Amino acid sequence: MFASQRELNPRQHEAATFGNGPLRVIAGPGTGKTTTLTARVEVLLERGVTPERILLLTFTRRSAREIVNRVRAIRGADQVRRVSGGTFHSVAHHTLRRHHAAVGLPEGFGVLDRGDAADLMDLVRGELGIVSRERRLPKKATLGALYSRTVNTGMPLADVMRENTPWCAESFEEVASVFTAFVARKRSLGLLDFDDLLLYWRVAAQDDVLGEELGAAYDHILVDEFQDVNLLQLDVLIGLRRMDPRLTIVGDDAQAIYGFRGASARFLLDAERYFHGLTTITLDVNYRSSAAILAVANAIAADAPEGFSSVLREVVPVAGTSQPLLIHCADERDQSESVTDRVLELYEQGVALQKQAVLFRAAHHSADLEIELARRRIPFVKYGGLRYLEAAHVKDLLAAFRLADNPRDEMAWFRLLQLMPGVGPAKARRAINALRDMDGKIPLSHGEIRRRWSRVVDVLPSDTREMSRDLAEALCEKEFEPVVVHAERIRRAIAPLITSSYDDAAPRLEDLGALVLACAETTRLSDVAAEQALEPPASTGDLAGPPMIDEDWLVLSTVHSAKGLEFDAIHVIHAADGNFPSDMSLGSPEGLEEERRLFYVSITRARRNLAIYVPLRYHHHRVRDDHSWAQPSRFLSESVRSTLVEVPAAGTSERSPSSSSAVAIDGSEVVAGQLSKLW
DNA sequence: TAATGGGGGTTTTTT
DNA sequence: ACCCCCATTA
Repeated sequence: MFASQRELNPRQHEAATFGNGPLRVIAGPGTGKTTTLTARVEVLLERGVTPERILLLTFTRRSAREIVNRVRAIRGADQVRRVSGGTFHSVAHHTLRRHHAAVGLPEGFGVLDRGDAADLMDLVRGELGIVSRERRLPKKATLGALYSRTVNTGMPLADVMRENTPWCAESFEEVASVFTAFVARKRSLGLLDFDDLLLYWRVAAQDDVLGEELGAAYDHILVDEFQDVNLLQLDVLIGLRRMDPRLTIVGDDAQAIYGFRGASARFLLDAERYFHGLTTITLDVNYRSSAAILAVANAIAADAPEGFSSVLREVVPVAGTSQPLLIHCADERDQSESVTDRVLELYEQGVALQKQAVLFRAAHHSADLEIELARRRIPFVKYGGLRYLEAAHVKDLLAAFRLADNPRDEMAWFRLLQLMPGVGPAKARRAINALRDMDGKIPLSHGEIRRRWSRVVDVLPSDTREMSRDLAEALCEKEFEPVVVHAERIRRAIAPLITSSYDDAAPRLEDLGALVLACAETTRLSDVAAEQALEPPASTGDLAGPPMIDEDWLVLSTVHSAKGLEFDAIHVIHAADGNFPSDMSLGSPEGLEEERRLFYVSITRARRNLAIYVPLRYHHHRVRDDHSWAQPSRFLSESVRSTLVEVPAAGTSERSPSSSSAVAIDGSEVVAGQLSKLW
């Protein structure tokens, strides 16, 4: 009996020690899902399974890491270092790197992130001469989203468009032709987007020979958050397991929140159709939340027309709890102040900032709160929304890394060349054309690129001669020097381009230094680029100023990014109809139900304290001084409200943003903060 | 051909 | 408030 198993309840223990499988564990929020998965990995290792031969598929790499770390703490580092794990996308990436030839991919294939894919979509749309003459065509990001949704759901494009972008459903033909060109272009440039990673992995897994071989590499496969798996991912699993029963899937239909990515809880609920002889174990004892918070969660669940399969029971009373609150606010400003006040109040009661989180439906919902937090110098970190990876200069360096392995990547050339002063789309295009040979292709050999480089230089403005030579030299470097050295060489060649392209070059250059260090562990520069795309570091709240002396910060997060996490105190903001549920999702009953589950997920992150904020009034930014009244979220039904203590809006807040009496106090705070940097 | 400014349309969640 | 497109200017 192992350390972690001693703490398991009977159901958890049964799941952890179950035989080969296939096994399905239905686990509501806070029921010890991670503990059980950890214990099961431990049991498998104890039974003599080699760590490398366990595949742990999780929704984020963070959760894979958490499980591996927990097992390591119990069994020591050596045993678990090599447990294979990660997201479907990152495992797909590794698999395809290893077996690229078998599925017809070039060795140094590049990986496009969402933004790159949208840019390429825009490029081919331009080439096809499809202009938005009647304002009918969706913009590039929407095109990308449509494409992804179509691929991931496996639904006909016409249906996807009718459901999601009805305003441009007439442009079906044009959109389809853009998609066709997009697919062809990715192929000729040696590029994969996120969806391609799954598509190619599926091809490999479904092949009778290769799929058998890939599956045989794993003695056991465990999949977390199975309710958010889509058809592509399910097909991959079926291909990898075939007749092999050694599979564990864990999930909760009540927490299915990725329908927009083609996921469906049906795959969890109907799993016995795909995995023969499936056994199910259900965990419903909640160890996370207070009884009062569970009452809120269960009331929300009871409102779901089809019900959730989990009704949560509290067994271990949680200490230090307070009544869940429903706080009415005059407007968004008032909400920001109210949240900040309550965060500080809890902080003074001993709840560290890191144990509190503010959750919201859409990334931009926290904008006003971020200003308030910065003003009162409360440090915070925001999850979701803009990422480090999406910063322009990071993408610049990653584009160069991709080129170092795959000179055919026109997207990367196009981006890099435009960093030079006096070079825009037109000159960049001519420079790229100068690299092509007869059949219009860019050669794959770096030697050939170097030979043709003088033609490129002729096209560029004369004052970029030196930087372009440096760039070519760095990119076409011999491949056998250590990768980090190569990376640093490229960084130095890029540095003058960054300096000339951005006003605030200094901090950007520092970022790039950090990225170069990330290359120490890999053998290929395109791997670094791909891994950065697949697992971007969470962005930090730079608004809050210099790193605080005390290392404590408040967490701001979209509900999606908060999945799987728990906090002592949860603040759910913008619980107004149109924001939460989002009015974008109200077109279909399924959309509304997904919003309900999202609300359920946010509530069930809380251990001890919960507050839901409803602004009564929204100012319109379009028209000065105009406003409208908001309806509280439809999820705050009578029965849900009966589990909450209502707090009316304080003093109807006639304080305007700029004339707040708090300004005098905060001025000194700001000064103190600035001075604190001096010594 | 690059940079800039005005005007109009859109607006979610993520690997 | 933001992004995209287009026209104008350097």
